[in-house]
Amino acid sequence: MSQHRHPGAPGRAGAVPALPDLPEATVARLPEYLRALHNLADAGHETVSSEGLSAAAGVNSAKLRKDLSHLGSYGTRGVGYDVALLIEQIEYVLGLTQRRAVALVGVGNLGHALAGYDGFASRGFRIAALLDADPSRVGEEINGLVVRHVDDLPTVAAEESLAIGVIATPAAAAQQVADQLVAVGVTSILNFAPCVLSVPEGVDVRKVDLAIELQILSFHEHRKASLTALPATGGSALTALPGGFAATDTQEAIGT
Amino acid sequence: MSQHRHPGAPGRAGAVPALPDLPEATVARLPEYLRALHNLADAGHETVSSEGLSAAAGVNSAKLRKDLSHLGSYGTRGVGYDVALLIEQIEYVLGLTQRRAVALVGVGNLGHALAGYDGFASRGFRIAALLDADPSRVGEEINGLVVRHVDDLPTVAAEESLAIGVIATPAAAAQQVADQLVAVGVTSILNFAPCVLSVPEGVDVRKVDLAIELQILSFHEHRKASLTALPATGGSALTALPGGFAATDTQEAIGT
DNA sequence: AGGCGCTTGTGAAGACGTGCACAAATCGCG
DNA sequence: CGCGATTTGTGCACGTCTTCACAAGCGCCT
Repeated sequence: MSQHRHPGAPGRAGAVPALPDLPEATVARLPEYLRALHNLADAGHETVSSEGLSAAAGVNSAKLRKDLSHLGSYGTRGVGYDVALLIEQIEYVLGLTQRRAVALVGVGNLGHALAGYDGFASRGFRIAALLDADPSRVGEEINGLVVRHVDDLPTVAAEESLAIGVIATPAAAAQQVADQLVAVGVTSILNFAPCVLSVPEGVDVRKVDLAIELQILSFHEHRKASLTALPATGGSALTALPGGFAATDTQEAIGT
Repeated sequence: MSQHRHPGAPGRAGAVPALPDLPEATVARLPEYLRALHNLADAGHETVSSEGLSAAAGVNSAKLRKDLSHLGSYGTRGVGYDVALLIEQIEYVLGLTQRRAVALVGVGNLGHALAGYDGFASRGFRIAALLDADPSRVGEEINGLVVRHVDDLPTVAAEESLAIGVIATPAAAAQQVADQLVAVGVTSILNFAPCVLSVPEGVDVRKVDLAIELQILSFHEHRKASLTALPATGGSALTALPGGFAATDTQEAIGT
């Protein structure tokens, strides 16, 4: 059976797309695999083993195989995975075959940077609108887009099919903006404001808080310091750090 | 036993700091609790119940209680938690009692925004140096700090006790910068570049990839679309989304 | 054609994280 | 002083995620 069947691949619209309900942890890793695969493709590789890909993505190879097995069987035993095919598959599953329109609300410090970030465009997204509540910012042109007032959201939504809203406003404004996004039909929100958003069921919110990331690192710093600072208390000073140190989300990595 | 003992609180240096080795998932939530607590303190609350705090932080109340119980017993049954005391405790555990110096490498689009982000300063960090490899950027002043060349890192490290390095360079430069940071003794790195870093054991790396967050949201969009688009295939159309939809890291929330 | 080395896909076990439900503890009030 | 209302802290069961280890499958070489 060398006939690779994409279960609902872009071209051939089968009866049921049959998106297998992937474990959330797997979904979170797929983009990482995708990035690594693009690198490999650019480097001219046509196939890659789970060992090779997992190294490039910074994960355990067994984990990678299990993740990919959830998408279906796209590897060849004894050979590895077809890079191009796997890219196509992952992009399909992630819904990246269509370029999704993103509305970015809040054109302050961070919003400016996001508006100019080319990583969005190069990885399947298109910033469709820039919005802000501050009238003095409305009209400003950033990266070829004119900032519109946030109250124009209904108009924007009528022009474009907005898939995702990005909130880069101060915390105080975030909830109101979220409500406005939800009101025009946005069902996925990426929130950079340091606050909790209430949204109706069916709306997904992901949060990115830069300060929180630093605070987590700070904890580990504190811990490392409290360990190495031990002069002679009980256990012997450990030159190598104790096991179980590798964090869930943290690479701890092998040099070489 | 109403005598609250901080197990290694700032002032009283006990024999052993005894940082309880917290579950990583707990550590990741503590900053969120801390933020919620600061809000409560500003609003004049002196105590808060686990129910109230968990709502403000967007988590389950049982989870919150279990998380806090790992720090020790700082609540009072029938009353709740002392807001000020809990803030002090969490800040101690996270190592925020000392203001940590952060070196930011890469003053491009994103780096600029990070340099101007006041969320760092207000939550326990101090940007101690801005660095870039591009000579044309060296000398530029941002937010009162002059950009220095990345090769000056050893000098910077000699002046300041750098705790954390932030990499906001293009992916191609990230590994080299990481090596330089490690070389001057930095043991915690926050990486915004879309690539995997190799670092020696004992160095913690956390990664933030903005495009990945969008891609995860894209998956959920795709999935929601493939569900609602089902015309009449097998099962009946679900008006309410199926269970198991709430993601690990995603709030799905109640809009009252 | 057959065997050998390599790689995938997966069963099973263990570690980890979550959430319920309840006993223990504390406060306030009569 | 005792009782009831309230809230913490936690034992337990369940689900998810990770990791090992290995059988099954594939291609290549002889």
